[in-house]
Amino acid sequence: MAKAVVPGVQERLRSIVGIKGWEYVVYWKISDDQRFAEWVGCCCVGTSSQGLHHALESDVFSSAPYFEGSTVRCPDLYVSHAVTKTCLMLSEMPTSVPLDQTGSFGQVLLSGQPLWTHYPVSTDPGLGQDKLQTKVYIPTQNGIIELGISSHVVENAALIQYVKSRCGDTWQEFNVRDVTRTSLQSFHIPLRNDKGLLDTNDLLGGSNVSPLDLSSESALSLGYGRDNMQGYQSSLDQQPFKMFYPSHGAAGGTGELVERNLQLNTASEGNQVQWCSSTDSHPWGVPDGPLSEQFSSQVAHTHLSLFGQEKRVPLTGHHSVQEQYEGSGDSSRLEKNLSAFVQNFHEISVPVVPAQTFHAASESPRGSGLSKENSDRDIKHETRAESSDCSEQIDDEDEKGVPRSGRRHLSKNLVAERKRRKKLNDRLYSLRALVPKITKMDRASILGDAIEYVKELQQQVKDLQDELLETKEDDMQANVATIPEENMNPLLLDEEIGVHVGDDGRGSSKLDPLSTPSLDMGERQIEELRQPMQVEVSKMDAHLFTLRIFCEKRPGVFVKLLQALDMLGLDVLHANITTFRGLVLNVFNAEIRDKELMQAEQVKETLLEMTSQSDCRIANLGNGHVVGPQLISFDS
Amino acid sequence: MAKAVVPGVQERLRSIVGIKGWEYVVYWKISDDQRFAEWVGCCCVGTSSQGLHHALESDVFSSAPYFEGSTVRCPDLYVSHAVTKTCLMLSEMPTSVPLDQTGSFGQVLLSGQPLWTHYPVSTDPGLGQDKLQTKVYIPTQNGIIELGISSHVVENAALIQYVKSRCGDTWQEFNVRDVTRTSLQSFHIPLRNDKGLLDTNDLLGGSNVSPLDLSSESALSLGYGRDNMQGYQSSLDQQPFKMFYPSHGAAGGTGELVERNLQLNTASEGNQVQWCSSTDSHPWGVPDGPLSEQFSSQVAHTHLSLFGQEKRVPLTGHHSVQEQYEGSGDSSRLEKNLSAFVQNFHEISVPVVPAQTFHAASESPRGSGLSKENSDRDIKHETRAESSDCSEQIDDEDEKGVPRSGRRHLSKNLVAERKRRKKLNDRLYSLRALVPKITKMDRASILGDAIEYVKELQQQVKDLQDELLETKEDDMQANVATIPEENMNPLLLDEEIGVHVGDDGRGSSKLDPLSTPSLDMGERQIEELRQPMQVEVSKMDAHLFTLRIFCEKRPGVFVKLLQALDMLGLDVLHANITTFRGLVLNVFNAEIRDKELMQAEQVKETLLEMTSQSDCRIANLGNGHVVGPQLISFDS
DNA sequence: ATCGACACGTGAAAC
DNA sequence: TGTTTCACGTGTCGA
Repeated sequence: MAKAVVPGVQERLRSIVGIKGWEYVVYWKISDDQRFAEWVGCCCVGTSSQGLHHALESDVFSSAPYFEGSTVRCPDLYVSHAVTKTCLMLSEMPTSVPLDQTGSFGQVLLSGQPLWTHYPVSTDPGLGQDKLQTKVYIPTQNGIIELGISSHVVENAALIQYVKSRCGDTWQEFNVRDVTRTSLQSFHIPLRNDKGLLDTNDLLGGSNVSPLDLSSESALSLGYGRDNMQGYQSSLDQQPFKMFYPSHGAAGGTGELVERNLQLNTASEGNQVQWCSSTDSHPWGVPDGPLSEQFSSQVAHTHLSLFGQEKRVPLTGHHSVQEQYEGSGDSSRLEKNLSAFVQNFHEISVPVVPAQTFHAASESPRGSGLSKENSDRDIKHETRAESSDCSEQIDDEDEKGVPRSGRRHLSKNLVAERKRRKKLNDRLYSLRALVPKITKMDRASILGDAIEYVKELQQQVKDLQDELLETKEDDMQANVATIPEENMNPLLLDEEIGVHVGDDGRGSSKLDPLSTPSLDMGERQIEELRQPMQVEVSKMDAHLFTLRIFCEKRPGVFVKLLQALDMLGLDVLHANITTFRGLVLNVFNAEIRDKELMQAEQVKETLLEMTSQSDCRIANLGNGHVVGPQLISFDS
Repeated sequence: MAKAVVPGVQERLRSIVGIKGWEYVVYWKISDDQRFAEWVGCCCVGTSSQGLHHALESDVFSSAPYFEGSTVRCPDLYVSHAVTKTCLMLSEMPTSVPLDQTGSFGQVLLSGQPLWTHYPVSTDPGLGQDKLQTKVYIPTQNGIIELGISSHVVENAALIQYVKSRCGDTWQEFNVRDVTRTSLQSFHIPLRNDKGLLDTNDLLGGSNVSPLDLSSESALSLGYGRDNMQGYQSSLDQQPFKMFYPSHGAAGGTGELVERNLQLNTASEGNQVQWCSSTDSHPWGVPDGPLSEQFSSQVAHTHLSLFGQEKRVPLTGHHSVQEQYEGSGDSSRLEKNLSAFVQNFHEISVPVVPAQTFHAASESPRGSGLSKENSDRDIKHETRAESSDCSEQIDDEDEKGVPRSGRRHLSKNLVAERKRRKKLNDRLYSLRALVPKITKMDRASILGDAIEYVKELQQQVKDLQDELLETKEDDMQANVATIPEENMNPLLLDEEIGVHVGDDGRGSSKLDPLSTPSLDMGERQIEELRQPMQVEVSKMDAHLFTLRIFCEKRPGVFVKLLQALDMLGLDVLHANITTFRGLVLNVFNAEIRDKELMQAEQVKETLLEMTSQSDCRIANLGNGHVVGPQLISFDS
């Protein structure tokens, strides 16, 4: 599971612990099924910083995976050192962490943004509760770098960038490609788009980090993880986002407004690096000085590299920055995958820079061959596509006089096709996420595994049903006639509502839960009386809703209800309507017709709104138990 | 569901019935979900051939879908004629036939070969068991042509070809695309590749068929349905299949061995037309004469059209044949979809004909614009791909001197890419075949549905396991008091439909047909299910009715139903609505609002009348057995 | 060099 | 009419 320690990472990150004061570094990679972060390796500080008074609770750890014998050893085997509390903590770490949306890992991977957390170390009584432990999760290309320290360290963008620049491409044995983000996207976590506010007050790190050390080692490069997510999010939403380049001197003189800009502002007074979708141009002003220059040039360069077709920000010659960026990951794939967005971006944006600028910029010597190759490919793409390069576009329209509508149409097609592809991919990865046994990661295998899994499930269901039937037949033979739960409708996730829709409700007790959720309101009764009808919507899964509507029975109320459901795009799968004394209880199971996501609250509100226009008035619930069981007893 | 009768087909096939002695022709189209053959139209012979001693069992048909009133009318409304037994049989036909592998339709569609069946007419005692009825199913582009006659008629390839030539492109409103074959392939039936031995001993038809009539009306064109299947099968297996062209004079002088040949041999002594994957060249020799010439030229031409890039068989000038072929279907899509195979084919085969032949052939005026458009597109594709046209390839190598390896690599890539796509598609369609509930046919929806289905199955398994556990736990305990039969929902037409109303496809043992997508319901059940609307009204007491309405689920059907009930003056007291696979069962308990006396039959008729005005069509519930009041005693 | 896998843009066609 | 879906060929990357 956990691979052998990768020396490259180990060596690269070794300097973080100890020298920079961090106590440990753990690097996780995304598992093959994209569901776990797997422990790859770690660096331990190797010195006893807090003592080891817990070291001999080794019973717990004697069989831990990283302990070869019964003696407690640090998982970081590369440096032989005394066992510290850190070692113990490292050895306590799971080899695999599920990537759910609630966890830090999932958040980090989804957002593409580092997570800098402080939390009290409650496990160690020696440390006060006010003493915070800092943990940092930094997404990299193939996984996550986790840093930990038992002291409070403020956020440190430079450190993050350093780590990123160091740990991007070290896990080549695992091909993450672009599926990571898409599959993670299936966790349905909203991407954090403009919350990536990095506190750069202490830009060069916490107290333990030497500014010199860091600045010498790493030019600040914007991690493309974030860029990637940003681009991804934008292309996901199909919403343009604005990017603005500070038009100060160092970044070049192209101060014109570019339609979509990445706002990255370096303010010396706050040193805040803000990445957002703001629409106004840099409100903080751009100071001069090495730091900001570094920033802006890096932004320019990063942008040039990431959005190579942007061509509006001239190179400032910081090749080292470029190298740094390039070294920070297997960026080619990402760039390639970003090209959809980039081209989309480029098409809509108005060309304002003559073609020479572009050519000069793109053909200017880069620092590395990789970058050149990438840019070359990008250029080739452009030339072939004939749709994303502004100069080409100008040429086209000027020379050939191609009607713009045609281009428009083509570009629309292009965008739509990207969208379609993305949707397909998302679905594919969602499917993959559902299938537990995954042999390979390629599309055909995903489908094949899904097929096998479905067959397996079907067989399983069949077997279970048979078994159940046998059991019940046995029951039936035992005591004369019982069909205990056969009519229970498993499609309904009843526990939330407590209704067995298929149940005829002979047993009066079974009906109590049916009426409880709408009837046991207590204090809320009064304000709910104001509502024209009681609507309760439960979302069973992505597409299945259960609605319970309790109202007065009026002529046409059913028609109106069903019309409302229909207009809501809800397909009624099952309905149970019961009337009693002028009141009516409707229980619907409905499915979203067009597979659009809709929230329960949304449905409820819309339904209320729609039905409130009619004359269906309030159902009085004054006396709790309105629907007596005898009313719904449907048998004779 | 079944569309209005298409006049084109009607007219085209009219001559088959009567003149050629067939008693009826029914044309079916493949349903949107590729799972049913839907009744499109028919031609009835229009004369009483067997008398109509069954005609007055009209109770069964009084509300049959194709009868507008209570009088029995033939579904073939285009020719007013006396009601015959054929009319009755036609009216008895289901509007939709499931395409499972066991049925004739599925076989025919899968194999692409016509099916000529003889079987005894057991339903009519007037006909002896030895008297055979002949039914022929002929696959066409969009469906199946069914011919029927109550006498024994031997196989007749010419008739089949005639029908095919007549019925290819008449259902343009239904977009078959290419999914037909692929989705059918997912039924996992091995395609009959070389068993298509057609007995052409009586080539020009059965005793009733006039040879002159047939030969004058139709140039014999090989139905591309078969071509399609053949090509598909070949590309499916990734195994080349051989095609040999009889190198007699009429087909042109290109007698050289082409690597893959379609062997179609016309032997005068046996008049056997064999379509097979044989590897030896035509062993029977090729006779001269108009018929065989027609065949061979048609083969050449068909091949030229289908495999337009073959270019080895010169045109023989039978443009009429080409037109016939072109008229026989929406071939463009198929050709396009076949192009993968064609190009693959073309690449491996050795070019033996100079480029001029190709250009002359492909640029020679075709019969119709459609064909021209197709060939143009094909040429364009070739030019763009630069890999499939031999002349282009030669040109490339001669002129530009492009290294062959590069081209080779590209073309290999091309082939591999096609293969990959095909694999993906196959998997996708296999997956689709496993998922019972399919909303749309596009890829994204397939995946989405599969995702939903997997979730559902997982939940189902979970529920079943829980339930099983509970049951067993209950078993452990001495179960004290049980409710004997009330859990059997008395409103269900269990034995008739095999569907539990309260169930949505999970849980109880009755759900097996529900959860298995394999359409393993009996024909009779399906027929009943697919009938447009079944209405059953039971009068419980003076004011209380129970209605059971079983119909297809259509948008707005609930609204319409409730409106109808409302307008009938019926107050719904209880409703239970359950959907299943596009069908819906509504059980209402309704009370007469204004206390008027109304009889059950009256309610039923009015309801049928009202709902028949909408698109929910009427059907009679064959046996009007009424739910006994004991089932639905609704008193409290 | 070769092969498999993938994303991309594109034209066509169905909706 | 525009929108959506699809298959196709191509370039690229990594094994």
